[in-house]
Amino acid sequence: MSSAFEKLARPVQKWVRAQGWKELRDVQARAIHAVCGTSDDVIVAASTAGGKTEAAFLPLISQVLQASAEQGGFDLLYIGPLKALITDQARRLDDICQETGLPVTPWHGDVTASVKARALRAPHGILLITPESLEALFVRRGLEIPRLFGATRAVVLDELHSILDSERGVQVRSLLARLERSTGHPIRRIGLSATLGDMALARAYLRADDPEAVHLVKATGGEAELRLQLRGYVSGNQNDAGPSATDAVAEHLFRHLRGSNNLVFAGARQQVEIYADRLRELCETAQLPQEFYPHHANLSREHRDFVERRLKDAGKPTTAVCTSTLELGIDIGDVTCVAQIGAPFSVASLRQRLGRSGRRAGQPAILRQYSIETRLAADSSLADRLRLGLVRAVAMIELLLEGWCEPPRPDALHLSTLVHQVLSVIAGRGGATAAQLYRQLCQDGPFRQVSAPLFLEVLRAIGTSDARLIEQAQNGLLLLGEVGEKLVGHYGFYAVFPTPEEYRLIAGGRDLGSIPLENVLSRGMMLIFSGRRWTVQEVDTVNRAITVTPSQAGVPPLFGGSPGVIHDRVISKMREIFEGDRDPGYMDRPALELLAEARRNYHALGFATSPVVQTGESTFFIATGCGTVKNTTLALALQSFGHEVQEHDGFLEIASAKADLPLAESLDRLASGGAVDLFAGRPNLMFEKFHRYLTEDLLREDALSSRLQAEALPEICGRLHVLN
DNA sequence: GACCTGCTGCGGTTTG
Repeated sequence: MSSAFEKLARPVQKWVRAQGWKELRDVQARAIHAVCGTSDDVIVAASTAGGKTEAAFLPLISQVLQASAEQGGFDLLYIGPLKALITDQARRLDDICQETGLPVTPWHGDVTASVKARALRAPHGILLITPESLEALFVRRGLEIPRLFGATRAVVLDELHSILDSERGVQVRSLLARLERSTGHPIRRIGLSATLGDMALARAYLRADDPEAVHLVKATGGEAELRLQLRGYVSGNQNDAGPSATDAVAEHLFRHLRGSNNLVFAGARQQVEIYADRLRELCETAQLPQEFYPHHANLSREHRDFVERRLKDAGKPTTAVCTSTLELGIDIGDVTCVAQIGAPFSVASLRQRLGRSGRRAGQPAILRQYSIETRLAADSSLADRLRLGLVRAVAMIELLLEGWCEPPRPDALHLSTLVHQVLSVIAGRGGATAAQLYRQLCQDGPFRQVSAPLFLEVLRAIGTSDARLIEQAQNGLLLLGEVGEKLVGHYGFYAVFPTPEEYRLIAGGRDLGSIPLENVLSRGMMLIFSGRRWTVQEVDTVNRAITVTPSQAGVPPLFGGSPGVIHDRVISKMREIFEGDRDPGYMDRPALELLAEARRNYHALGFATSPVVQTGESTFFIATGCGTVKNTTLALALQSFGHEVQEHDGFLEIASAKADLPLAESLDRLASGGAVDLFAGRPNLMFEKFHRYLTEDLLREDALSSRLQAEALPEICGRLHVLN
């Protein structure tokens, strides 16, 4: 074998031989060279099942075995975003570590207290943990952190792309900074990832102080051949006797997916329920065994485990109709085809989904995109006339083929998570000064966009007699306040993301899953859930439980949700598609007809010659050319001048009858940098878990750093000239 | 016009 193999410790070499591998994979060999003999941070980027775990751990375990560790504590730390992933990875690592004497400890909410107690008594080997459980260790055992992690050589961050820009990712980076501070030494970081949009930004996220030094090991080649089809459907054929678009899509899925393993991403939980119900019915009508099952976060763990097990079982063909639950990490084996109903919200997630198919050598990856558009009428909306769903789906596929995907937004303040970390540090240390908190979280930690004055404003907000999260002792030390004590003492504290309140649904004494509280249900009402139909028997509002029995009809419940964020680049690709004339070969005839119709309407409306089009006495369409963040910013700015605004992907629909200022003048004023109050319409600014403790001013600043982009207004409006 | 993720400590009972 290669020189990389020679660098591994004996017991690890023995394990590699026992696998019967002829060669280490290229990405593994390069990762071994990058990890052994250096203390560099490393990102290993390879497709799902590309051997990333081994690439990182074979050399890391070897290093641990080759060094004489005198200090106690865990040798290696692994942070994973899912409990199921930790359980999977612990099993794989346990196998590698069989002959090394290194214990492997999985640690999350479902791991028994005895396993945790044993690991705490004699910390050693590899610890695999969730961000929340690590947070709990800091809060409950803050003083023991040096003892537990004093000898830790490296931390492996799995699914790095999934935590880069999220509140949870900020939490992880904060925990890593706190870990290095408590142990008094830097701990090398190894990130594992499949999809990364911008490597420079990913490096900065992994190690903000020294991104240039992060070593990148990226798998080359090995990409499966991609087979694509985009099918177009038109709904609302009142005059036709034919099936509805939903039925037509379900029938097509039934015909083409039956007999193999597949994933159907339906976009929303309600859609998952509708398609799963139709497909179950088609199986029953044809007297065939059931093989289509729904999978989303509101279904019971028991049902989801059943679907995941069936997907892994080669003997039973299974198609899961799902949301992004089946997008990440957990091993469900290879699937034949990935279907996507409606356009996805990001190219990154489309790429991640597609990575589930075509993983075996010689097998292509197959993507079936279904786009449903509404039949046009005289009063059809701009979105329908321009076929925005279909054009966005084409734009996403084109960007996927170009290899592009969305980078994270680097300048967000993340004030909600900052509040969480302030409470956590105070709890873990039993008190802290404002200066200590600022240094630890904002200077050395991930909240570098937060200035000292802004940080003090946050501390003041959570220290008021209303908020009572923190209070100051005589000597200046900050302590938990009455509300803070209660918050931190409850086990719900550790996660940084909010969770909605829900009813549990129970049938025959078994848990079916849960639905949001906003569903108003009473005895006798019928619903579709878990792909089947039910009648409500009893609503227990005290225990938040609804009992149901099987029925013949029903409608899916409401699951709520908030609008997705589309990147600027997707909108400019959509414009290229409107203004171009190329017909992609992967589109079927109805889809091409819809595309031709979209282009005809785009030109007929006049967008090819002017981005602002007058459609009535005081009504306008604007092609802003911007993604959701800038589009929403412009919408709020125009609303502040009294215009009524409706948002679409890359477009705004304006009614100016009641405006204080004509549209042209409004745009001119914004183009020249004139003052504007984006919050005049009092938009909802509380969307993160700890936002409720912040002042209106802080909420606005937080929104401006993440959801809006006020400084872009002059540039956006400078491009928009109204033709008179 | 959306999706997903996570959870401690203690008291009581049973078992060796």
